[in-house]
Amino acid sequence: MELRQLKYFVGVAEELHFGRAAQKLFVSQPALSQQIKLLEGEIGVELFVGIKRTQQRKVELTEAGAVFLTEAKRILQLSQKAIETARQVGAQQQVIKLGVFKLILPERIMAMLDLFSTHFPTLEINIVELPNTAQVQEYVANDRVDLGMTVLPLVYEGIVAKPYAEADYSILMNRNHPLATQMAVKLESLQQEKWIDHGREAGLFFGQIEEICRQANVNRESNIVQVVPSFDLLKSMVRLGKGIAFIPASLDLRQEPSLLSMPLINADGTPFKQIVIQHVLIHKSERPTPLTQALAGLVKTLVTPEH
Amino acid sequence: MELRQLKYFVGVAEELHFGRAAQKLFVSQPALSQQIKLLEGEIGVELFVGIKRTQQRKVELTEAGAVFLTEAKRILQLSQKAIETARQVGAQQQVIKLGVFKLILPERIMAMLDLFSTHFPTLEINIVELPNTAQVQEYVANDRVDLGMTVLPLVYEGIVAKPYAEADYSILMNRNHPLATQMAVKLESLQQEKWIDHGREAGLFFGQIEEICRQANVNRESNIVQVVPSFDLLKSMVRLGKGIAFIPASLDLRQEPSLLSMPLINADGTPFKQIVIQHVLIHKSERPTPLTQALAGLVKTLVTPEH
DNA sequence: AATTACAATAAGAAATACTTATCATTACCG
DNA sequence: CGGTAATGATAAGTATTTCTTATTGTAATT
Repeated sequence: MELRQLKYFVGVAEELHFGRAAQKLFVSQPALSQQIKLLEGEIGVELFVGIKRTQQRKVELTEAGAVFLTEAKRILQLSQKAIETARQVGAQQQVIKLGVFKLILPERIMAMLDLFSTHFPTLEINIVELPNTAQVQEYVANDRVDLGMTVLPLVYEGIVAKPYAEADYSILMNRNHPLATQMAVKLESLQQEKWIDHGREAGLFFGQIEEICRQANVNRESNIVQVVPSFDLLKSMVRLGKGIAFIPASLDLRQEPSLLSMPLINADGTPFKQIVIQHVLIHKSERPTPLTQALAGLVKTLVTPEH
Repeated sequence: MELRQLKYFVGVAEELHFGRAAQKLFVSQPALSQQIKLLEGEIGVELFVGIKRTQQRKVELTEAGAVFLTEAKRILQLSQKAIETARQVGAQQQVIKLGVFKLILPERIMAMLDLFSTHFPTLEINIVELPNTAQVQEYVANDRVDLGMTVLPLVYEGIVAKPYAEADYSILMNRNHPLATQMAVKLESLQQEKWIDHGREAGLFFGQIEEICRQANVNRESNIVQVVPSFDLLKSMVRLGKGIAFIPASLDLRQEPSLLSMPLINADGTPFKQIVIQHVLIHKSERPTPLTQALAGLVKTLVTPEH
C-alpha cells in the first residue's frame, strides 16, 4: 500500500466518479481504475460497490470502503503534518537566497514567497534583484543564490528549470513611436523598424524569435541597430528612440512612463501565441540541498495543468 | 512521499546503520541511500546527521529526523490498522476454499491457516484434502477451490505460484528394504533399484530428477517398473515392495508405519541439495478476487529470504 | 434500437526504483 | 604512520511499476 493509492482512493471516494476524480488528481481514468484495483487486491476487500462497477451506474462505497475512507484521510493528513513539523524543526534558522530578475512582476514574486512561507513558516528568504536574466542564471550557477526566478531559455549548463507560468511576447517601444497610438501591432507591420537586441551569445529568451520573424517576412536580423548586454541598457536605448525590442509581455514597466509594452497580434487580429515565454524557478542540478530541492518541488503546484 | 520511504526511514532510524537496515528491509544498501535522500529532498530537511554522513562514523538522527521518526511510525501503524479494520468489516461473512495436497505436513497447513486468520480474523476457511498434486492444480484451475497448497512444478496454464518453503528430495522405500537400515543413501548406490514413478505427462515435481540421475550415472528411466497416477497408489506400490520412489522429504508419512523416507546424501556424505522441492501457494492468474489476491500476497512473509 | 456515458481492459511508453560495481572517506590495527 | 576494513555515496544499467492512449463492454438514455 502506498500513499499515492490512498490519495487516489480518497479522490474517487469523494467524487464517486472515476472520470472526474481522475481530472482532479491529474491522472488518466485507467490509472485510477488500476490503482484502486491493486489496493482492493492488497486489502482483500472491495472498496467500491459491484463486481463490475458498471452494473450500477453510480460508483458507491462498500461498508468496508466507508470505514477505510476515514482512515485513509487521517493517514494522508498525518503525513502532511509530519512533513510540516519536520520542516519547522529542521528549517529553524535556515536561510535561502533567491535571485530575481528585476522585471518580474512583484505579484509573481509575492506569490512565490507566499508559497515558500506556507510550507516553511520559519524560513528566512533573502531576495537579490538582478538586472538581467543571464545574471540570474550566473548567480545560480556560481552558488551566489540558491534559487532564481527568471525566464527561459537557459544559457548555463547544469541548471534545472521548473516552469510556473507562461507569458506572451510583446514589443517594447517609446511612447512617441508612430505605432504607439495603436492597441496592438502585427508582426508584419514591423518590417521597416529598427531593433534593439541582446547579443546572440547572451541567448536569453530571444533565440526562438528569429524563426518567427523569418516566417512573417520581417528582416529583423539586418535591422538590428544595437546589441546590448543588459535590460537596463535595452530600456535606455528604446527610451532614446533608437529602436524597438521584443520583451515578455509580463515584465513590470510601471516605473517607466516613457516606455510602452505593445501586444502582438496575428494578421487576422487574433492574439499572437506562436511562441511564449516560460517563467521558471531555477536551481543548480548538482548536489542541491534538501531545502533547495523541496522549495523547487513546491512550484509545480503553481502551474495550472490542464487536460 | 510514499509509505515505502517511511518504512525505509524507520528502518535506518532504528538500526542507525544503512547496511544492516538494508538487510532487515530486504533491499540493497544503495536503494536505501537513494530513497532516504529523495525523502530528505521532498521534506527539505536533513533527517540524518552530517552533510556527508561519512564524516562521522555513526549515522545519527537530526532533531528534525527524531521528530519525523515518531510521526512516521505512527503513520505506518495507522496504515496497517486501516487495512485490518477494512478487512474485518469487508470480510465479515467471506468464505475461502483451500485445496491442500494430502501429504503436506499438518504443521505447514496450520502455519498457513494461522497467517490467514491473523490478517482476516473473521474469515471462514474450508479445507479440501486432495490425494495428489495434479489434482490440487486442477481444482484451482477449475475454480473448485480458491487457493491451493502444493509443490512445484505446475502442469496447468494460468496458475500463479507463490513459494513459501523449500524441501529436499528423499527416497521413499519399504521398511523391509535392504537399504532401510541406513541413516541416508547415496544416489549412486541406487543403480540397481526398481523405481515407481508418476508418468511424464503428469509432470508434477519429478521433471528435474532425470537430469540428476543421469549425472549420477543411475539408469533410472529403464528401471521404472510402474507408472502411477496418484500418491496413494505410489505409496501402495512401495508398500508392496515393488520398488522405491523419489518424494519430497517434507511429506507427512506418520500414518505409514511400513514406509520410510530416507534422506539422500552426496558421494562425499554431505546432504543432497542439488535440486529441491518448492512448496507453493497457488491461485488462478486471471480475475482473482481481492480476497484471494490478498491471501496469496501474505505468503511472501513466510518465505525466509537470505542474502 | 441507437446513442451516450462510464468504467474496465490491453498494450506499449515513460517514469521510478532497484541492482551490481565502484569510489571516497574514516576508523582501526599493526 | 601506512595499510586494511568498514561504510555510505555515487554511477550506470536493469527491472519493475505506473502511466498513457486506444478500445471494449455494459448499462442508461433518447
